[in-house]
Amino acid sequence: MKYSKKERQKLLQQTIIDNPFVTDEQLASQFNVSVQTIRLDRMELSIPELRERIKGVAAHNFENDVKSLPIDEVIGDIIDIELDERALSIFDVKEEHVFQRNGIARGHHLFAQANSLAVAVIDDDLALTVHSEIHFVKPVRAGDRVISKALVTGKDDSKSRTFIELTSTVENEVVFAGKFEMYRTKGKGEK
Amino acid sequence: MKYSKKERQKLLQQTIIDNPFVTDEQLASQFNVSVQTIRLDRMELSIPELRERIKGVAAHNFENDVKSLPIDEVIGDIIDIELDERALSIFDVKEEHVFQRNGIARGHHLFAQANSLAVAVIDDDLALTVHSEIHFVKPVRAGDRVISKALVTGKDDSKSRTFIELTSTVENEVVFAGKFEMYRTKGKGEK
DNA sequence: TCAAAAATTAGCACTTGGTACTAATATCAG
DNA sequence: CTGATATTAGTACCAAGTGCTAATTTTTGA
Repeated sequence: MKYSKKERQKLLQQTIIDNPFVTDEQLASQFNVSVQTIRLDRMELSIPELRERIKGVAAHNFENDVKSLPIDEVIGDIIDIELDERALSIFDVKEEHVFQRNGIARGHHLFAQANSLAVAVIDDDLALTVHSEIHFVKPVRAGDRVISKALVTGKDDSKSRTFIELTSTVENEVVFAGKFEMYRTKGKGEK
Repeated sequence: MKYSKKERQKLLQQTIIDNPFVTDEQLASQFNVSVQTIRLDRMELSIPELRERIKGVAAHNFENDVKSLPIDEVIGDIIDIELDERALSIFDVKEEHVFQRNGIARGHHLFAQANSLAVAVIDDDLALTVHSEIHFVKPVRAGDRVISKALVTGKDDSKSRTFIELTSTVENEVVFAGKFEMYRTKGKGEK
């Protein structure tokens, strides 16, 4: 049985959202209508053609890439940063980050946010975590907004090390704390 | 003055990296050569055509959106486990786990494997990481197969704690080591 | 029930940004 | 000057469309 026009258009819309790479021809055979019908549908719904859709996705990506190249490698959104001094990031805990069984966030997500922030705060092309001591102070749950603060507390230039103290809070309560020892390739300000 | 073939191709490459959305025609006028020359250049450098480039960027984006961080409950495949004793897991490092800049795996992936394993080895409905001290001993790269071993070394039943020693190796070389202090709700064997 | 309206299908010319291929020129180096 | 290399030109063809007209089918309302 064929769908009504409305139903088809609704499904069409969702299908294209799910997979913007689909051609009119594929859609036509999927919905058992002619290519022309699909085109009319797209027009009515103001859905651009395949190439324009792809360009859109790519352009979006590109923009994000350009201005978030350092940030792209980060878990959580960095909202404030002062290189070699401090940094702040937000991470919204969602269903997929918690144990189904008890709704508590898996430790490695909190660590990932912290570790990413520790890497980001270092003013260097390359920063690696060497050592870290961490405390999971209080369970975090889906829906919580975790704010991570990284503070550079010291350096050992001879060993190319930077020391960072990290605290994550939910509504002003500490949930995670850690010390990070990071390795950097170059000293501050070098090029 | 026109560039030499080599110079032009070098610039061409960079130009396309900087802006993959540029057409052959635009490139031709930019370098003051014919469109055909640009096409020959692209062929020699194996640079795909505009649409394929854009599709690549878009597809990359699409994938990355899905896999940017471990969503799965357990990171790595657990291949052997003896509850409350020891456990073993394998994690194959792929391109998406490493820094683009230097090809070294991001620390939180290694931590995630370790942490997942520490949680799994505990014979309890609910285990949480309380404290952890970790060392990133040696850089791990895409293509490496990381084998994590968790060993339960002690317990403090009065505090509901389990202590675990964890070692991750690549081809028998230690790359990551850590001690984990885990919290469990119930004692061993309880139900 | 039957005609008008709405929806669908068909067909054709044209567009972009190419590929694949052939052939003619231009340029440079020994 | 000649042969190799580089460049340009031109043709046919492709995918995935747009834009347009026209025909056919389906639905609906009086």
